[in-house]
Amino acid sequence: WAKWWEERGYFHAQDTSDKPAFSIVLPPPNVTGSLHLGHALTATMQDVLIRWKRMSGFNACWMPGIDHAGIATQMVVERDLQKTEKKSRHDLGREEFLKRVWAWKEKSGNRIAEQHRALGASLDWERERFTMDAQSSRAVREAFVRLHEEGLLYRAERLINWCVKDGTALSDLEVDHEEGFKTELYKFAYPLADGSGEIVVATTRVETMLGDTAIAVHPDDPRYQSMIGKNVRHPITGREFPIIADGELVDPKFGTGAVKVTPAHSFDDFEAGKRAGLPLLNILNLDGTLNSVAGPFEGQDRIKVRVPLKARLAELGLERGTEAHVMALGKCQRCGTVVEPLLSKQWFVKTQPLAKDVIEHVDDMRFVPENWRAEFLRWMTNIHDWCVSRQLWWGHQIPAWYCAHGHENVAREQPAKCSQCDMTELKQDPDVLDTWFSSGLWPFSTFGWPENTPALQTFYPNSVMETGFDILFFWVARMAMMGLHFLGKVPFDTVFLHAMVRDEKGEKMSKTKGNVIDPLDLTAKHGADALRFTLASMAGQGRDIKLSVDRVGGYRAFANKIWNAARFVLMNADGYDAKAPPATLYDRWILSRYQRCADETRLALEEFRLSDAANGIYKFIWNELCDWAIELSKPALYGDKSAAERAGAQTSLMTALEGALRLLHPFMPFVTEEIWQRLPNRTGDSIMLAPFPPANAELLDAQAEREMDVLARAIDGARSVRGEVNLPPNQRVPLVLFARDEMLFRRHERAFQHLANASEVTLRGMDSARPPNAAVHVEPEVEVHLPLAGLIDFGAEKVRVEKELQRIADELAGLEKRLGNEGFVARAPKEVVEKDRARSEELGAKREKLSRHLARVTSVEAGMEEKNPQQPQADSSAPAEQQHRSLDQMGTHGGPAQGTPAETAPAETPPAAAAGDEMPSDAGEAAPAEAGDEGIAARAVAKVKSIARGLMGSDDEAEPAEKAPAKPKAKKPAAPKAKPAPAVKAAPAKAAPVKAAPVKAAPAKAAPAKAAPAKKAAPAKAVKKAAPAKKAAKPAAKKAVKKAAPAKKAAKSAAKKATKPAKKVAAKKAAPAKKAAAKKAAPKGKAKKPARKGKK
RNA sequence: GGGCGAUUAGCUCAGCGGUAGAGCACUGCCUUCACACGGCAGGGGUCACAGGUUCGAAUCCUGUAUCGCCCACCA
Repeated sequence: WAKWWEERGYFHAQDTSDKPAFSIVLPPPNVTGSLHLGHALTATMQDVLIRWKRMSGFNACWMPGIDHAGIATQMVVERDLQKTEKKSRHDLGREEFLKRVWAWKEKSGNRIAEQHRALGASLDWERERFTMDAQSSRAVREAFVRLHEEGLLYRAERLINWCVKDGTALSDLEVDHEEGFKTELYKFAYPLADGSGEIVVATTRVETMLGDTAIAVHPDDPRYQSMIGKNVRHPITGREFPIIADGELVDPKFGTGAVKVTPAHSFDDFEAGKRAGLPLLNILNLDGTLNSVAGPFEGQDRIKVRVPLKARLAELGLERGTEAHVMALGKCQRCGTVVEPLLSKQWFVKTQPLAKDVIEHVDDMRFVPENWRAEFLRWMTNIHDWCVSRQLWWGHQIPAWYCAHGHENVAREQPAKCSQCDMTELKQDPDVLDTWFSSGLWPFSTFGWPENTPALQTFYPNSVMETGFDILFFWVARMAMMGLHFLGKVPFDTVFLHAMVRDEKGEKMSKTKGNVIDPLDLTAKHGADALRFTLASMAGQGRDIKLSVDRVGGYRAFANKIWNAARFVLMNADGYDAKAPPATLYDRWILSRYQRCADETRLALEEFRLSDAANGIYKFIWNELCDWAIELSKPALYGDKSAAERAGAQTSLMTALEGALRLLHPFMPFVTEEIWQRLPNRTGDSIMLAPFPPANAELLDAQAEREMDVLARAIDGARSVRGEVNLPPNQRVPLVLFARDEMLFRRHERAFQHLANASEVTLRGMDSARPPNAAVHVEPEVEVHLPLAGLIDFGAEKVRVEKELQRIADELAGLEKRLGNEGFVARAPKEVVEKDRARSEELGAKREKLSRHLARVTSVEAGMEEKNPQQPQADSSAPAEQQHRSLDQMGTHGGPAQGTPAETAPAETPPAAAAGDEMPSDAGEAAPAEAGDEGIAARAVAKVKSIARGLMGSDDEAEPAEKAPAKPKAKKPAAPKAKPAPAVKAAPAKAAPVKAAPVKAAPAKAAPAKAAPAKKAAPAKAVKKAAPAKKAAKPAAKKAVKKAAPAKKAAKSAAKKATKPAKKVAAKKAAPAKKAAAKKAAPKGKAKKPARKGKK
């Protein structure tokens, strides 16, 4: 699809357009680099924004490019040269070496572009640029010359950071300070020149004493008052220099209170030297060895020399001890070499005036997250001049030419003669510019600057600058200064900074640590969509993203889920009529929920909450569309209902699906396109050109959401009861509903049959008598009874109800405490108090009902006790049951039918289809034969279970009869396996049969049994669906209710609480001792408590 | 030395004044004709610690601890 999109020009933005412009420039990756997860994150975030905006009707331009990455690239090529040819760049010479680098660039420059394509990045490739192409070079020279003309760029001899290994100057930002470096503070004495004594200094860098030109003490330090103004004699070189007073440099409490001053090798000392007019004495060669100033130590390495130098001082009797010391050590960001402050002639940008302007315009930019603004300002405020020259070969050579007299000629092109002396022999400055200089111009140089092109007018300022916070200063700050200076406007409306991707341990990924994850490995394994979705959903506002591969797998499952949902909708689209109106509550509900999802997604994207957007879509598709809407629509789709309902279901599902795909497209471009192309209700050629779902109040239906909420709670309740009372999902049971609004539930009987596997649904008014032997779930609007003496595990039901009562009691206790608090009633907002009151009443009523129920259950259970012993006898019925069970399976799920979505899709389904066979190949494996080596315990469990099933399953027999003929042979071999089968499931792979056993053996569970009521034999196709839905759907549905005011999650959580009352809380309070105890005591312990409270 | 973040279920994280959520993992059940990359039901948390503000705090304030990052010339 990526190729198809690109070929059709869908990624291309127009230089001029009626549409509003939206632009992002991709932070140009290094030529040498290959894609890492940081790039993948960047690409994902930006592509989401770009695709969203493009779908929203913007002329969206995403500008690709590559950075020449000066020093980084040069080092890579040099290393390669050394390895393959055993040559240094100097062996080749500048010209030849640069040829090699260009060749390298050609070779590797496309790699990242291809990787971006693989991720689905919709970059406007026609515009792709390189920071050293002709146009960029022109922009660089223009900027350089203009700044120079304005006095904002100058050449001067200053103290700079020097890397002795790389042989180049570095900017402050390129020096990393290694914290906590352990070293020693070495003390030695300088004899006074007049022989009247000595002064002891302390230093961490003895070697610099060779360049000392003064000793400084604090002006108020009584210890040294008499010495100020005297001279000392250098013990090695014999030079004499003064003891000076400097209150700024010297902290009398540190060391000896006397500081040796080396103005040429320390930034502090340099300043002090300036204040006192001290001479600068450079002791270093560029390679870090000592020069002739060092006298006898000339030629030695600056660090290694410490040993002989100290020996010499000791010899002279000047050593005065050492103490341990911890300091921060500056190291070259590239190679880790200790950086030397060195006196050198370099080019500098005078940044204060530029920064000042930016500070004044800082409010023109939105920062996301906002807290980066402060950091940005802090840096801008304390900015130092920027050393921009580098002693490298790879980069923009500085546009300055010198004549033999050393006159500077800064010009856009090489001048014919020196402007000061008319000499024609001019040599260009050999140095190149810091790579960030050209990057700083990127937001406008890419659109044609210095030309005032239409593209520049359209796309400058860029809409969003999205990048990692690690280059806030390196890049964002420089762009801000340059952009504002040259174009009069800050270069972007929004600065959107994302976190750093780390490994699952939170460590930075690095090649040396070997924890680098190649994003393309992940896409190969889980797909680009899954990776993108993971990155987008994890990109919160924190500083780290700890990527867990499992999560990528999870989102791959999501993609699969969507695929299957789409397959289902398409399979049932025969006679689809786009104009068919919604026919049922379910139709109106899912359309309304879809619209809410769309609205929330748009809002989240506007606010750069990409993770919220992603998660919201995820929940909608999985927990609402799939778990509820599709399931609820099945009866209609299968033709069990009216034609209008079938048509309505088709349309609403199709509409919600199609819309959801569009919402999801920016995050998962590939699956969404693949599916969308098959939809009958799409409009246009590609989903990426389809409109992003806009607001549409017509679809919102608060009433439907409210009704669904009631319904869903009842169904959930029924299922929950079933589960806790140990009814297998495939066991159909009758249901009796005592409803406040009988009509509402009567309309949805099928939903209960289908989703709660009810055999029949009986409706009664709230006032009717309750059946005697039932399991019950209580809601304010409805009571759900499962009247199943003989089928239900009443022991479990009792435990369940007690647990529920306990929960209610706990919550009620909290509420009562609050409501009994005068302060609360008086001072809390009225709504809160009211809500609590209502909740309290509701819970009270519920408790009432459940208590009564509990009493009934308890009596039933007492009457049933003697039935337990009978189960083992039923042994013989197990095999039989298993047998027709497996026959049944075959009929219904014959082979790997899931295999071919393409086949099953409706005829109109467009071409492309090839992808269809991907999914099945995956799914086909299904359950590997788990072999028969499970433990005795597990087998025993299996037995007990099949006995239980056999006892319950009498009515099941009717069905298989009808289905058996389906595909008898295929699975025949499975029959003999029948017995072990269930056990296998129970204790698979886990290798923990031992554990499984005791749990299983628990007598209570095996207790049920007994033939079921005979009625249901219903030959027809019988709804035996266990039912879908996840708990998560609850909040969703519930949210709807409160949603009247599209307020916030508060509603959601509140709603949730409503059904899922604070569990543990009370248990905790009741028995502050240890919950472990409570846990172990399990049923017993808990069973008692509620009883007590209930009485109270 | 300054500053900024983080600390919530086994793991990765969301929640940021009304008394805990998700995904994964885990347990049980279910091969039900979209999906076992699935369904249903469950278990699991003194929200790092200590104070404070408040009727009420995971949520605000102040400290402490641990981890991480940024800036900085303490010789």
